Amino acid sequence: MSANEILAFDALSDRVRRQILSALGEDGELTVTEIAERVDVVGRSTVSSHLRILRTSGVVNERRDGRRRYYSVDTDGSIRDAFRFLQGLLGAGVQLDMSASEAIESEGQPHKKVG
Amino acid sequence: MSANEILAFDALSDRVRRQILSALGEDGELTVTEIAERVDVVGRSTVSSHLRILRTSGVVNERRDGRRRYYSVDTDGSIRDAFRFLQGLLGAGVQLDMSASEAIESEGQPHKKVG
DNA sequence: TCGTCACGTCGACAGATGTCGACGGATGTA
DNA sequence: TACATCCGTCGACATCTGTCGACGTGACGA
Repeated sequence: MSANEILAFDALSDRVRRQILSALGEDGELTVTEIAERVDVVGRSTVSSHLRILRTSGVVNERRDGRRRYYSVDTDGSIRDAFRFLQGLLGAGVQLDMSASEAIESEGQPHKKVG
Repeated sequence: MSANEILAFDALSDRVRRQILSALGEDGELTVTEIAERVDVVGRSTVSSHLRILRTSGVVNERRDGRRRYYSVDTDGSIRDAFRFLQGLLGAGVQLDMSASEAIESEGQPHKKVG
């Protein structure tokens, strides 16, 4: 059921947003201006729009410090849902080893063959 | 590099396509008509369109048998790229344990903190 | 051969989406 | 205070996308 409402995939479907996430994955935390410089194929206001989508999708975190806003990947957000979905599709040979974590099995069972 | 051209995310960004993939993940193989019956919120020609996208994105396989076409999830296709991308974003605590497999490290290094 | 089934594709349409420039609100500095 | 910086939002525009019905094609059965 939850396999049909994964906001992260919508967020991940855009190339610019993936570039933003890649940058955040490398540097950990970046301001909007810094992101706009790195992605640079689009303007700052466009980056801001994308960040809103990433925010409301539960993909990134926002931390405010004065007039700056630092963004970072939310590793506990909807990306995990997307990850589990792919995990289910790929079937065996894939392990999610969460340190904290509630049981993984509770939501996405291994996937059965009906054939 | 490759983090910016992952066709699977485009394919996964649609709810109907995720439903199709879920169905294929459960049943293994399905014809177009069978998929259209299970998804049922859209018509058959629409399902066919989605299958084309899933095909050209390297997400599903097609097997022809007479006048029927059986579709199944391509576990060696671009879904793995998407999986690795998310793996990189989530950072530690995630393991891809491929049985065959070229080296995983060759493309997506663990990701460094610069902060 | 003729009819039917299982599909893919095309044309048309409405709605969603990405992009930009302009504007305004906060926050810091002189 | 006055000004600059950082950033979100709005309006406008062009393009992409999902959807359907109609049509054509290849495969099967009578």
